[in-house]
Amino acid sequence: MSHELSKSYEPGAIEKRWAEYWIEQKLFHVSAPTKEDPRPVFSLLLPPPNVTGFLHMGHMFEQTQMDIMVRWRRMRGFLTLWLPGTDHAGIGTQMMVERQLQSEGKKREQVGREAFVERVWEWRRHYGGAILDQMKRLGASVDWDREYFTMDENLSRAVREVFVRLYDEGLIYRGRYIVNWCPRCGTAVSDLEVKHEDVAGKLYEIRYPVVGTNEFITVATTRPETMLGDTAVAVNEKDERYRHLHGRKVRLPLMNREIPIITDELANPEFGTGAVKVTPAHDPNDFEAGLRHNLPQIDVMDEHARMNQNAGPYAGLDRFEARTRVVQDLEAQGLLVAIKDHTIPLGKCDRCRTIVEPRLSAQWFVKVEPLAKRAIEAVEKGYVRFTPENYKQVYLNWMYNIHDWCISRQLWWGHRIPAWRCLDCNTIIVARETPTKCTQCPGSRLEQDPDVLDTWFSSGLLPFTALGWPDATRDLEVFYPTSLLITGFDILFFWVARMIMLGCWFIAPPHRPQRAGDDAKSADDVLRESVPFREVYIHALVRDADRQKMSKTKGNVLDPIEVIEQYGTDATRFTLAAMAAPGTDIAFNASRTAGYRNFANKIWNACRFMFMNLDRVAPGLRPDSAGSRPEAGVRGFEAIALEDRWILSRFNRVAQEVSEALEAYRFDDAARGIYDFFWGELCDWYIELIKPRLASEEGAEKEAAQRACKNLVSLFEAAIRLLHPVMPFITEEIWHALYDGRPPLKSVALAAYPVAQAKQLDLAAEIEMAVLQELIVSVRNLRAELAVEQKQRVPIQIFTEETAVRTLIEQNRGAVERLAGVAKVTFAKDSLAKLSSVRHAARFDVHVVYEKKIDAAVERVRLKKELERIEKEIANVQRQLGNDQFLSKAPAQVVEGLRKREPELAALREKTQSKLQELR
RNA sequence: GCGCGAUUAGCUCAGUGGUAGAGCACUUGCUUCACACGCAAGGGGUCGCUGGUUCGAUACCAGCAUCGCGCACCA
Repeated sequence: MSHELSKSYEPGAIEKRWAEYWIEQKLFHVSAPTKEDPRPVFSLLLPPPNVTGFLHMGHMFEQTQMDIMVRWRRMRGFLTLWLPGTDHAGIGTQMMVERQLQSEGKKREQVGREAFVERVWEWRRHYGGAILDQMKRLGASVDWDREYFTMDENLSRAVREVFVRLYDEGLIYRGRYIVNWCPRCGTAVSDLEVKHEDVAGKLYEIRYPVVGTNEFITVATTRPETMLGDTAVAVNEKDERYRHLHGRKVRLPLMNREIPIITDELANPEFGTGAVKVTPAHDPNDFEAGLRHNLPQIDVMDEHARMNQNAGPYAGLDRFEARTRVVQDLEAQGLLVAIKDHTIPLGKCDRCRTIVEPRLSAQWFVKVEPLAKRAIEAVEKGYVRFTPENYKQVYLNWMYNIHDWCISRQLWWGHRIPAWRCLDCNTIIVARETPTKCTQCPGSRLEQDPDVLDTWFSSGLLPFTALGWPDATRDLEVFYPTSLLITGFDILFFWVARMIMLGCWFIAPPHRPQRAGDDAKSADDVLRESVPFREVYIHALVRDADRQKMSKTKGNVLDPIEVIEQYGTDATRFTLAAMAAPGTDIAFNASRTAGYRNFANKIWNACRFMFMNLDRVAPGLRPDSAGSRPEAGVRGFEAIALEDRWILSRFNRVAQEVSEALEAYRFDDAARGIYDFFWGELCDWYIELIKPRLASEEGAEKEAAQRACKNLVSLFEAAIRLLHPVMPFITEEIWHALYDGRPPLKSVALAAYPVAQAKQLDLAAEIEMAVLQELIVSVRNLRAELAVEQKQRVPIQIFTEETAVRTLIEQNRGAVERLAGVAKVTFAKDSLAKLSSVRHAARFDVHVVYEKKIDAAVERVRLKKELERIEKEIANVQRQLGNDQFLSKAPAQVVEGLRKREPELAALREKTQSKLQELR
């Protein structure tokens, strides 16, 4: 790039070029360093996007925040690894491919398992690639050479390893239990994948005849169709109403089956009739009760939630049809007592919204309690820290109440469970590699379990498997535990919690003897080093401009690529960063992005201005960069004039603030700080102030112009580095241009991040500059009030009691005249209070000498309003100063402030009143 | 049912125990030789309601209201 810049910033071409450059140059690739490498390490894992489709604004938000952190740390000199990858997303991806098949009029059963899985791989090649292309567009500075996919062979091997170890430790078991079953997906799902919704339902009261009496016992149920599988009726032992029925049986209506009346805690005398039907095969509580009382388990539905042959005459009906028919038939037989309105929490499949059916089936489970114990300890001891902090409690509450985790899925896409059944003796063999013969009998006819593992089982391992586990790799040694995890709260339990459980378990198994040399390590040390990440930053959700959650069904999904195409990646990133106050959801509003596109353009034009001058007065000038890695601060800057001292000080102060903001994940503060500095100080004031110096063409003045140019370049270069993590593209472009295409490093991303240097802070300059700014703004203000024409220069009078202020103004007379449209500055000996068109500042009064040409009526209204405001404040101040309690208890500086303020206000009131008088 | 969060300018959001802030939108004036994606000036808010703590509350506490979100096997 040369110094020839287009008149306005056009992000499209530039961004594409740099995105490709970064990848070609492998700028963000790191390999595990030698033991002598002194650099601190910063590592983090990209939460792998699902390969189910394209990235949405939420992904972009997440990646923007990660990229800011990563680029910042890298520039701060950390050995920085950001590990990218994608997730196979078992159930989701399978669903997409099934849908695709359906459009061809096919079902996966027709295609067959092997061919189906091949189809999914095809899908993955297509969409996985699309996602990675999008990430490149966002400028994510990941290490592309380490990209992983959760179904890669090495990761699959690690999954088998974990499964076998947990099984051997007795922490994985198989059994027939009630699980959440999605009849549409045809698989079990975990508790977390069921979303409960309160819906208006019915409570049916049904009479069951008691055998050998004329009595009935009335039970209540929300799901009458399950009565076909009833194997008992339960009453509470203490419930007097049913004491006489203990030991009796009832005849189950419709099925004509005798079932016992049992006493069990399951029946709550307070609820309904106090008697409850027991259906062990269709309800988790009933299942438990069934075990307590040794009841048969009669499953009346198939995997599609249609009634099966156990449902007698109802066989073949869908569960909801069956409900209607059962109710009709009961009513016909006079056994239906009542139908009452009842709100029921209905469980729906998180993936497809189908109503989940509790189903009895054989599944694999992880016994999580021992894992949870360590995962709790790690967080309670602060080895994993949450930001915002309240998520710590959310995490702990969940962990304290955790249930066993159903990990088997009746899907075809995913990691196949490494368990085989001997067809001869039914022995279950769990092994790392496919066994060839049975371990218990001579047989060799083995059949692998058809199920696959929950996707989160494998993603829960990623912090260590993506670094090469189970092999003892150098990567693991260096990069584990990772430094940080940035993710959304929606997967706090699914993923974050499980990574902590599995990391703490496998990286430092408490049950295994420590290796030699570990003796010095306490259990706490081991735990501290076993966590998958030391910090978790939970980001907010991106919503649309109306605060609606974005969803495909609502059609309000914002495609980040579209926004990027309209405003540029940098502007989009800046928007997300500026809105990323922790804990608050983002209502994404493109008008903000337009504003930040303008910001990019502003920087661009400031840069153009700089080059214009540079090429004229100091061609060949480059930023000072002695070493290969520029110093962290502003380099080669000469504090010649007040504005130089001022801007240098401001830069350092802002650099300090930005670093502090980033430390605290205050992306919003960091972005705002840079924005205000660049636009509000560098462009609005500094550049304006040095224009006269730059303009000089001849002789000694030309040298002054060159020095001013050098300062501007130095400062600009540092400011570009300060901005780079948030706006990587425009900064890369400008940075290369600053060095005329021959920068000392391949990228500004490898340069040093500005660090505030105490010796460059200059409080006196900041204060002096503030006085000048106040003077200039006051005059502009008065000019506007007096309706002075833009081009007309006006004389001003200044009164000040401080000689320092007078000197300051005299020394900067030219700046005042130019920036405030002043013809001549004179100093008054006496107060200007009695004149009109005067501004009072703390350290001076300024009067614009000009005959008003203003609308008296409008001015009167304005002044009256101002007077009201002043009087209100006076009343307030006097009330406080007249209060002894206030005087004795308030801090001295507050009291002092008000005491100073009182005469100021009085003068102001007098001033305003006399102005009003004049206008009469 | 339990818990969490939100409520501040027209909109989207920051913020603080001591005179209310930003971006966008709005009004007015400017083809000022980097930028109209700009420059300059300005209008606009009893900081959800009610109590309490305090010399002083938008901020801290309690209650209420509205909205949103988690967690929860009561048939």
